[in-house]
Amino acid sequence: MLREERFDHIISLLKRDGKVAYDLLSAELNVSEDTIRRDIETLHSNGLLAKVRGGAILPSRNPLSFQNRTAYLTEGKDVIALKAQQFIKKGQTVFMDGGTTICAIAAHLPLDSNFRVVTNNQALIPILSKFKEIEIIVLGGVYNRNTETNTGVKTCEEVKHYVADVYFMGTCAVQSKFGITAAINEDGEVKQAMLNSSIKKIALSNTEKLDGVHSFKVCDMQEIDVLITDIPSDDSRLDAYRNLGIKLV
Amino acid sequence: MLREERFDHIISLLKRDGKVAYDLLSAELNVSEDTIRRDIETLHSNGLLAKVRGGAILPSRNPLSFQNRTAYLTEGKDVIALKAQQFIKKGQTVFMDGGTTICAIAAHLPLDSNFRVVTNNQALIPILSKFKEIEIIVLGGVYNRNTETNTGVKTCEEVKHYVADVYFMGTCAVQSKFGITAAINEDGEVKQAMLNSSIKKIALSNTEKLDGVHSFKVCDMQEIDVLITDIPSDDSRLDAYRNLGIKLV
DNA sequence: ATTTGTACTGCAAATAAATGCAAATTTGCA
DNA sequence: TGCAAATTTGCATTTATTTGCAGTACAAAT
Repeated sequence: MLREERFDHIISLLKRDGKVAYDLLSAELNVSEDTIRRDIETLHSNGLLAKVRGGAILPSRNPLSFQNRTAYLTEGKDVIALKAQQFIKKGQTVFMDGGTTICAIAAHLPLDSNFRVVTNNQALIPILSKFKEIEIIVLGGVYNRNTETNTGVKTCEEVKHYVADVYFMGTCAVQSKFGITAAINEDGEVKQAMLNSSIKKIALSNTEKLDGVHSFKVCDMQEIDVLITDIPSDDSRLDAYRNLGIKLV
Repeated sequence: MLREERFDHIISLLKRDGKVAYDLLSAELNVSEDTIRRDIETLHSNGLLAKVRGGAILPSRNPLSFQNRTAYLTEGKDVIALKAQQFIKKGQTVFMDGGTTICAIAAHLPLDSNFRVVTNNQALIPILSKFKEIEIIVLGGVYNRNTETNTGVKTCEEVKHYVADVYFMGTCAVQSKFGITAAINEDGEVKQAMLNSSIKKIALSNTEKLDGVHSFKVCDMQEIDVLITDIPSDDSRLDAYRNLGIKLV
């Protein structure tokens, strides 16, 4: 039985009865009480239940607000988010910039993700807060209401204080010849700073953005190590990028 | 059996049961577990499933709830918030640090407020966002889930880049003899940095915090220009502060 | 105060994942 | 078809994680 199955079982029992107990769960699932204890600890540290002596109960107020989720959990972004996970290893430092695709990655992370995020994306903070093992470092700067990011000279300066193992770059437009381009130059400048301070550079693009162009050039395609899209990696639409030696996922 | 056939098999099994396990698949398809592992790795990197220890599950099974942030509008804080407004003039630069009292100030501002806020308070951003004329500058740093503030050396460094006309300091404990003290020293350090870079220093305290003491000393009372509380300014409980020459509101 | 059930710690065994390598298989091309 | 190159597969080894257990500390109930 997978650990996740036990999670499901615990949660659904909790929803049915309002409470669960270590001893009963242990007998029911044929694992030791310690294991149940650790499961409940994990679920608790992700805010899915409230731990009490002898078991767990439903959290006092559980506002499973789905309105919030829907904004960035659309088809293609789901796929990109799942594909992205494999590039994050425990203990690493990860740059994440702005955009809803980046938020989708965060929303789909495994419950026990353990790494450090350095970001200028304000919308990411409440999402990441749920993952208790993730260290969140915020890059300050001038806040932009539309993009929900902090940008400007200060932000770019801040970026230089870090070296990231991985950089997940949300993109506005990706094109094999003109490279990656942005609509807002403040955002583009942060992207350039992050490129300069990261080891593995991963660009994220859904099909609509693919082969698009904006006016502010961020970088050439060759600077990118991996391109994650919402279509199968062997799709012919990606041939131009494959020929540039970019790993496609 | 072709690799694609195995893929099909895995996916349909996943759709039927919501999960698949390496060992079962291996036995069922007569290939080694390593092969199944690699198949699932491939499917994962195409975003078709979510990998977990021992197998894989459907991507949708990641239940995440989102926190609400509306616990900052209580009694005394309303009063303090309204009293605070008079100190902000159009075009000024204002430091605002952490705490729910600060959030209350923001929530009560007139809609046409026009000034610049420099803050390390993440909870403040969504509140301030609705005031279109307010420029928001975020101070980055290490994000603290409990206080919803960014703190640390980087934050303090950032503060030095600004000079504020007014600093609204949220307090944990205020006492005429021991001055202002904080429970968390990271927060205290940011407060000290802000004190050093601001012209008018305004401390905010509700009656519960008044005359309290914590272990990290932020500053003496004499450093404060104005003390805003939720009780009338001529209340005898404030005599000790009045005698120190602090303006009471 | 004593008893009973619960929680935490460290540890060792079991289990799973990642890695490297060689054999087997498929593919591309003349 | 024949052959080399590339890919896939299974296996052995190493590394990491999970699990159950024993001991102990702790808290509540009698």
